[in-house]
Amino acid sequence: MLKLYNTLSGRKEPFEPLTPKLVKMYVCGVTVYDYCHLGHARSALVFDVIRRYLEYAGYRVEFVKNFTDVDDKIIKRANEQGVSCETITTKFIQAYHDDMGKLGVRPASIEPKATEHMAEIIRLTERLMEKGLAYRIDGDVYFEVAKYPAYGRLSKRRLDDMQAGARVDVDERKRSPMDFALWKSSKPGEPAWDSPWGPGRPGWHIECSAMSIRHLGDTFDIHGGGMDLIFPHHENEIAQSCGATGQEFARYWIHNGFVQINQEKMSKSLGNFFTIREIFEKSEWPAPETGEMLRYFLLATHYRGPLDFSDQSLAEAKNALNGFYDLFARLDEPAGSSSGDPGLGQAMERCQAGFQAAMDDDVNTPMAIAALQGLRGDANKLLEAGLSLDVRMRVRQAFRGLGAVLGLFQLNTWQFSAGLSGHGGRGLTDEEIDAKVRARNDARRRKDFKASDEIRRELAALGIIIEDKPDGTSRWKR
RNA sequence: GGCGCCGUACCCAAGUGGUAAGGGAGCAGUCUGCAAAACUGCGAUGCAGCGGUUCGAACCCGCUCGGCGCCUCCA
Repeated sequence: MLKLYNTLSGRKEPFEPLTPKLVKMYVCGVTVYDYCHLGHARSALVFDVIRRYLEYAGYRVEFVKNFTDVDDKIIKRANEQGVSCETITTKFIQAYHDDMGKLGVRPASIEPKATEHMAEIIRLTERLMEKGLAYRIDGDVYFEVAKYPAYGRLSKRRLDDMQAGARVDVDERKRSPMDFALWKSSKPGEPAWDSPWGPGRPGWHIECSAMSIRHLGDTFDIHGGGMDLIFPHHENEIAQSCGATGQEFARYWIHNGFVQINQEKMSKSLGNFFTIREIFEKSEWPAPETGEMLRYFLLATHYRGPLDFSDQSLAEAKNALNGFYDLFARLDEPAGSSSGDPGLGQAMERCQAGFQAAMDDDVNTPMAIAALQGLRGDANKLLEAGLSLDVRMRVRQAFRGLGAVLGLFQLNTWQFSAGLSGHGGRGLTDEEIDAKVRARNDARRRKDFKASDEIRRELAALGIIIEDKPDGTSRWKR
């Protein structure tokens, strides 16, 4: 039974979707005016894994993740560069897909854009006006927070408390400083859509309400995003949506913790961020491995906790993955004794049970990884005793199957260099290395250890590690 | 001022009432011509500190210390 921590209640709750075997899930995506950083990656990855696990558990998942493609920052960026907003948003939506693709984050079922839902946004705003929950000032429309008594339920804030410390909002026309824009009139030169209140564009929060209701219905199961969205974004979404429909909005609210640098939140304003592509560019490893290292690193901490990023954290992820891929390499080797199944079946069941228990407990990926580490140890032990090809393939398949939920262990052995640096054996083809290794083994057969050690040294200097097998042949890795 | 999060071994990190998972690094050993990998063993009498509740607390309550987040765009 899957349990999820619901921000709304502040505790873990058994997860039961509205419709059996179907989960409707909406996650706030990004505003597309710049490249994504690691914080965006974490959020995307967390919900990617939740989605994968729900599917693993037998649910069909309707997963909606939006792009905010109309926004002040986009307009600013477009003006700076003297191009249209669409030029900016198209570019960064593409970049988003490229970056997330490298991380193995699957595209959502539906990825709606705000600009393509103006009719829904306007209609929703009209409904709020009709119900007296919103008011108009010239060409702007505001949601009146005081008219929605449950305001603050998600973020556990009271209006009074907030007003005390809220920075002064310059717009004195608003009835309350906490009232927020549903529709903003546009200045000349800004993107604008016709509306009953004149040409303008939507406020930030309304788009998510409009798009989630449009694609998932008034009430749906999961709504997610980063912790920083709890207030005001999600609080406002709830007010708007429930206010307009009179129905419950999202039932489970899930929020991921921040990526930090030296204990501080990674953010644009602090300038302490790493973009995803920057990490890939700087990595000494090929993209598929770097992607898996990042995934491992990001999933080795529970999704709600803070996560400190450093060079060392990636190196540790790499080391941990080496252990798995070293095992996979040995599982893939054609030779081997053919003793049957001396307990691996049980080990695999134990791993799967542990994995599921961990994931069921609020998507505890670190614990799930520990279960996989357990199977790695068991498999290594039994491999020493000798396993049949068939059993070895089943073990590899088990890792592939459970790993797929986390997006790990999908690479083939030859795609993952389990060496110590990313540039092992640079300049040498596999065939050239094979030839040298063969020459070394010839020397070993002649007991010419001076010559064989010389070759080992030569290759080691290039970052190539040779491992001798009991049968006199050797495997090597870059 | 309000709301909230984090503080577990050298490093990363689970555990939220029943007596400290897992990984990495390190050390020792087995195996090996030598290595590597693998395996085995070692490693917090204690979970920021101090009180309290309890038969029993890293986990609950209170206070203190240290770090951070949100209340303004933010994953």
